[in-house]
Amino acid sequence: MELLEARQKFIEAWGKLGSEWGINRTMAQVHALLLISPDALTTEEIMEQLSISRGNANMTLRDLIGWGLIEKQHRPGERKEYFFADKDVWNIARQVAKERRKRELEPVIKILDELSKVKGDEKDPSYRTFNKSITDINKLAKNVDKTFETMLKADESWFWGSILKVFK
Amino acid sequence: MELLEARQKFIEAWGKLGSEWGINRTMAQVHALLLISPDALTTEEIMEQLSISRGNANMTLRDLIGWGLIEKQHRPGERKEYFFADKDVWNIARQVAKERRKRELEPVIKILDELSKVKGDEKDPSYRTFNKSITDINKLAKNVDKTFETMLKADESWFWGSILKVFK
DNA sequence: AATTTCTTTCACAAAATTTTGAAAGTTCGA
DNA sequence: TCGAACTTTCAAAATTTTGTGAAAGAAATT
Repeated sequence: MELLEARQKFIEAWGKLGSEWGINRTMAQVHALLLISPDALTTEEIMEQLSISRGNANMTLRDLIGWGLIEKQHRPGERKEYFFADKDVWNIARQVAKERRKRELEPVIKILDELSKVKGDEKDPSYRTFNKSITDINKLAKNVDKTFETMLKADESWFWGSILKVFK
Repeated sequence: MELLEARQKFIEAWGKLGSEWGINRTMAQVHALLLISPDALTTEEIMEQLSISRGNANMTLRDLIGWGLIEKQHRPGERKEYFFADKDVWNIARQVAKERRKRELEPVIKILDELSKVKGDEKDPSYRTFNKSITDINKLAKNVDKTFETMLKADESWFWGSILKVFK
């Protein structure tokens, strides 16, 4: 396989994976492109390589910055903005975990906490089932949350070292 | 908060969470409804409680069976089918992990393995960056895959016991 | 202050996904 | 074999999500 074909395949695969996990396909593709680009790229270059519009490129780049996955770079004597992706996959994983935790897991935990407090008739099967499911899900969610938190604090070698020891 | 309101809130929250993680909103809602229902429900009852069409209910229920999250039940003397959800959240988590691993993670790992094999000029920064990113992502993906695998084999208390020991 | 260069915005268009509902299919009992 | 009860299918409609492009905005240069 040629490098150019391989790059294209990676961009497609990354985009597909992203969309399956609730991340906009284009955003994942722009991220993929920057991941395999040695140098920072301009909006123009990204638009051209992925055949997307200026508006789309701009918004997507801004979102990626919001996710902490890429950064703007400036070059002395140039007005254009360049975009560059952190290439450390451990950082990427942590950053995604951090954002999704904040945006999606935490709001759900907040609701589950509220729902856990709902009182009802212990003799009512409807209440008992509701309460048991909510309580159990809440516990699991909090364990996941805790795991994320630890992952965010941990450094890579420590994290995988510990995990792999458990799973040996 | 009243039980009925709380049930409604849970169904909405579960649906929203699902859609944020790439799972059809209605599917998550049907699952939520069955999770808090003490008894198995008919298609009719599900249609009514969630205000969805027969076609939608039927397809969604079939999908949920495909995910291994609910099962059909039959009652002696009745033609109707009843649907019942496993209430064990650990089983649910494992089942979802199992399916997503098979459907999404494995295909990506297959592609990454191929892409890892692509040869190129070690002096070409474009090749070097591509190769490093692919290799690193592949390693992470395989670690995640391994973690899933262990999770699928493990029983709950062992799993969390081990994790929490690591994270103490 | 006018021009050039680049970035951002946003109403609208296009595409992708989800839902509907009616017809076709199936199963079983009379 | 007929028909009632129930399930499945799928083309079309509705909805949601994503993308476009032209215009407006901003910043540096002349």
